[in-house]
Order: sequence, then C-alpha cells, then structure tokens
Amino acid sequence: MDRRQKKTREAIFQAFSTLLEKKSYNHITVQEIIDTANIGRSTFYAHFETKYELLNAVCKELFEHIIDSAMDKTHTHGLYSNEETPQSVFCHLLQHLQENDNNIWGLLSCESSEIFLRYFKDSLNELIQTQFVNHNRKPNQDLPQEYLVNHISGSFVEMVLWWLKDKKTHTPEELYCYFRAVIEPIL
Amino acid sequence: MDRRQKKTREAIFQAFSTLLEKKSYNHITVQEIIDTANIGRSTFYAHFETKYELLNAVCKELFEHIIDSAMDKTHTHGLYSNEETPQSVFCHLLQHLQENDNNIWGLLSCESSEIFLRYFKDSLNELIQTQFVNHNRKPNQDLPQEYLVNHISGSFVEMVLWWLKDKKTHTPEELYCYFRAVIEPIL
DNA sequence: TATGTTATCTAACATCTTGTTCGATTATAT
DNA sequence: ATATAATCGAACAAGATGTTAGATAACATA
Repeated sequence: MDRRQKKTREAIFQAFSTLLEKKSYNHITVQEIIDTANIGRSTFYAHFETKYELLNAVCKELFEHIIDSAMDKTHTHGLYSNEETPQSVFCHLLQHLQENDNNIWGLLSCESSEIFLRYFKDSLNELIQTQFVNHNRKPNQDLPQEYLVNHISGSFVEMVLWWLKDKKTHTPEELYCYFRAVIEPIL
Repeated sequence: MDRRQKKTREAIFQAFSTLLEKKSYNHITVQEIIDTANIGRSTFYAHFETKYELLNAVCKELFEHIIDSAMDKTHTHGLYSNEETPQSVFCHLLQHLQENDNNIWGLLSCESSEIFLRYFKDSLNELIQTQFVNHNRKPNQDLPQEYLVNHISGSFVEMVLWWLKDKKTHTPEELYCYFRAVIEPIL
C-alpha cells in the first residue's frame, strides 16, 4: 500500500478516535473528521464512502487486533495461557480492553461503545459456537444452543458496558470471576 | 391538553413509527417526519426540540405503557398474576412485546431497537434492584449486587435482541423458560 | 535519475438538513 | 361570541453532504 494512503488512513483513524473521546458517533460530522485529520475533502471520500463505513473499518481493525493477541498462545498474560478455552479468551479480552491498545477507550468511553460492542458480540458468538462444536458438549437442560451462545456473548458485552459505566473500578480478573460465577453454573 | 396538540403529537408518533419500520433512526430526518405526519415545519419544533427528544418521548410512553400493564395485578395474562416478583414481570413483558401494542415492532424490528432496549434496561435495573431490597436477599457468592442486577437486566435485553433477530420463532413462554434456566441457578 | 502512475489538494458546486422567525389562519375552550 | 393558543407556510441563514476538475506533489520502478 502506498505510503501516502497509509498515512492518510492513519490520520483519519486518529482524528476519528480523538473526536470519539469528546462526542458520540452520531454527533461527529465528516467535516470535523476532515478538519481534525487535516486532509482534503475529496481525500476522505477517496478512502471511505460514508462515516459509517469508517466506523466499521475501525471496529474491524480493533477487534482483529484484540482477538489476535488474545488468541496468541505465546502471549504472556499469565492466566490460562496454555488452554485455548473461550474462558481464557474472555480474560485476555478484558485485559486487552484495559490496556487500551489503539486508544480503544476512545471508542468505548462514550455513547458509541454500543456500536463496537455489537461488532464484538457477533464475533464472540462465532468463537463460542466453534468452541462448543469442538468440545462436543452435550445439550444442557432444554436450552437451544444458539440461545446459550447468545446468552454468553451477550452477558460478556453487558458486563463490559457495566464496567465502562462504573468507571472501571474493578480489575479484569475480578470481572472474569464474576463472569464465571454467572456462566459456569448453567454449562 | 388541547385537542390539536394531542392530534399533532399522535401524528408525529405515528409518522415516526411508520418510518422506523422502513429505516433506522439515524437515517430518518426531521423533514421526513414532518412530511409523513403532514404537519407544518414549525409545528414539529413546537413539540420537540430535536429528533432525539422525540425518540425519548416515544421510548418513555412505550415503556410506561408496557410496565404499567405488566405490573397491573388485575391483568389477565395468566402466569404468576398474583405474585409481583420480577420473574412474573419478565413474562408479562415478553407477552406485551409480542402483542405489539402501540406498534412496538416498528421500534424493535430495526437497527434502532438498541435504543429502546437500553432505555428498557435502565428501567428494569431499578425494578430488579427494588425487588432485591424488598425481599432482603442474602448476598450470593462474592458477586456485587449491582453486577448481578446488571447481569439479569442485561440478559433479558440480550434475549429480546436475539428473539428479534430470530424472527420470533419462539413463544414468550419458551423464552421465559430459557431465561429462568440461565438466571435462577445463580440466585 | 528519469518516468509514468497515483494520491492528495483546493475550490467550487448543487442539494439537502437543520433550527428559527414571521404574520396569517384556524381550532379550541369557556 | 370571544379571547386564547396551536397550526400553517414561507422564508431564512448556517452548515453538511457528496461530487467534480485540474493542478501539484509523492510514489514505485527501472
């Protein structure tokens, strides 16, 4: 990729991130992004057709970065690093969220967090689904598996939302404990 | 309240609801609402300062209507009608959602459902919190009560979202069963 | 270094949206 | 019947959107 393209793309992402710290996605205009990124009007539209497309690109990059790190077995977060269960991934995820790689708080510490977390949930769903299939678990109670998968990923997302609203007075490890306490009894 | 005001307000609500069936909140313009409601420009702004304020008013009315019916002891939904536990309320809520009073599907069957459900969740939180205090329940495990409350209301909202995405192939009673199956083990 | 390619910039443009203001008109309550 | 209050419709400024065009600058490659 052309060095100029990369630079522009970075500038747009950075500007978007900066703006997200101050206001919600809905209230950010393309004009503001252009001004903050300090690029030409047509340049923005050469990269993204709409503001929404930009949001999706950001979500995609963020999620891929986080999930890649979380899945990386050589990663040294300590807990469960030798087991590739969804549980261990959950803990990794929380730690990554707290570490604030890529200014993720900009996207999370505002009204727009929902949008990213929805993206997150969809991806989590697939991950959990895969784990279930791999481990060939027996069906619990009369719960449809899709419901159970949705419940787990949903609970995770809701927990993160609570964490954010709570100004993060809890550690990722504490959160992971709470999460296990409400999920494991039903598995 | 003046009959005209009421009529205008209704027209705006109806137009908003109609538009929500076709497109998401973000893509609806005030202009479209005005045109659909067939009212004067200044009339709209005499009622609502912004589109967002309208959304909130709609959410408020919808939630109040639903919760009032659900809490009404003389209500004849059958299940748990003599017990005012949060559980019974959950079932009532699902039934009301399905009954589609006030064209609630317009607000739910689209990308905008999140907005209403967030409103819903906040209200549910208070309700559950109250129930916990009233029943003077002993603290479970080492779970903070706020976390537990958030988990319950969050799980409910996520379940409804799943229900909506699933095109409602499940009955409220089935859903309520699923819900109990994932919540009661941790109480 | 020379060259063709490609990204960016600037400015301009039509179109749409927003929110406000005005006086004229009409419905309402009593 | 009358005073009150809501609606209408038009007009307005300010700003956002998305597109176009030619000029300029940066790039990759040989």
